[in-house]
Amino acid sequence: MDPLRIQGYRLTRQRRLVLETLRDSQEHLDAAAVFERVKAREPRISLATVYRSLALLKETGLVLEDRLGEGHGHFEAAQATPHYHFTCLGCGRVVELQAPRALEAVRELCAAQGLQATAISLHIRGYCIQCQSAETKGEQP
Amino acid sequence: MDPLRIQGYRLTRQRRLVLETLRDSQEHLDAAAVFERVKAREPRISLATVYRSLALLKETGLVLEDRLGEGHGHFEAAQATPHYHFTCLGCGRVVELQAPRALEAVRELCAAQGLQATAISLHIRGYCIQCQSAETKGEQP
DNA sequence: TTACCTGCAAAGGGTTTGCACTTTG
DNA sequence: CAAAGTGCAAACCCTTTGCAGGTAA
Repeated sequence: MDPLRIQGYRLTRQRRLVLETLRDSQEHLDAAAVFERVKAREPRISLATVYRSLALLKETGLVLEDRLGEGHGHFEAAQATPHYHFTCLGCGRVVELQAPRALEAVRELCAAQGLQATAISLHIRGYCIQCQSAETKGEQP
Repeated sequence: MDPLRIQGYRLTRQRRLVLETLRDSQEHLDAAAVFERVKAREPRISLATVYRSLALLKETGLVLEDRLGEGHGHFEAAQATPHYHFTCLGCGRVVELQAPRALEAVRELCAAQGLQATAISLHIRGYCIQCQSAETKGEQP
């Protein structure tokens, strides 16, 4: 079985489950979360296989890794339009943003310097609306 | 001694050496590299102190941490104008870029969504001029 | 003296790897 | 059969932490 291949690699059940898990999720999952969810459908899978699958899927471009929390990696299925992330330092929420104008500016900048950009990552930290007001209220002495 | 203070913290010899090391270096050093260099001037310093100093200096805003190599952290002394990084996937070189137009676009975007941005990080990966030609040559069959 | 800071060594968390076994072409 | 993929456990790397000893206000 496994007629499907991705760039020469076999699309095994484990790899497919990892990819589907990321596609089905709207969040940015870390490896442990992917493991947990895949394990519900494939109890014998190991965390090592999840990591190996993620690495492979990243290599093929089907999956992207971001370093949101500055700590460990988070993964998401690649989408047609690239998007970027805003992390709220107050509540931890991650907002996805499209930034076509910024992207365009970056592309021009690279072109002007002769740099060939293959991946652009933009990460913004700050406070979302709710946390801005919460912060104001909370920090009054 | 140590009359200088940074935001209530003592500016100890160790902390000063860590900061100076980053200011003197044009590269983006990781903790181990900082440790190595500081150790040349202060052999008794420990890696733990380097990490603690870096955390403290980050907190004061004197030092910035970037996640360039996707793996461990790299540090640099904060400068007046923010800049961003292009990492060449061929040779590993890191090019610093200023991107005022992109920055402006990001700021507008956040403002439009009511997000208060406190830190913006932009990281571009790709190939520098040299590696573009090298790649072309190298990959001819 | 008290509060802050350091060194050391150990622990921690996320990720990778060696190896034997299984699956696939 | 050879090659690719997996599970398990151990190893690994970077980073943080507990604690006892030091340093400074």
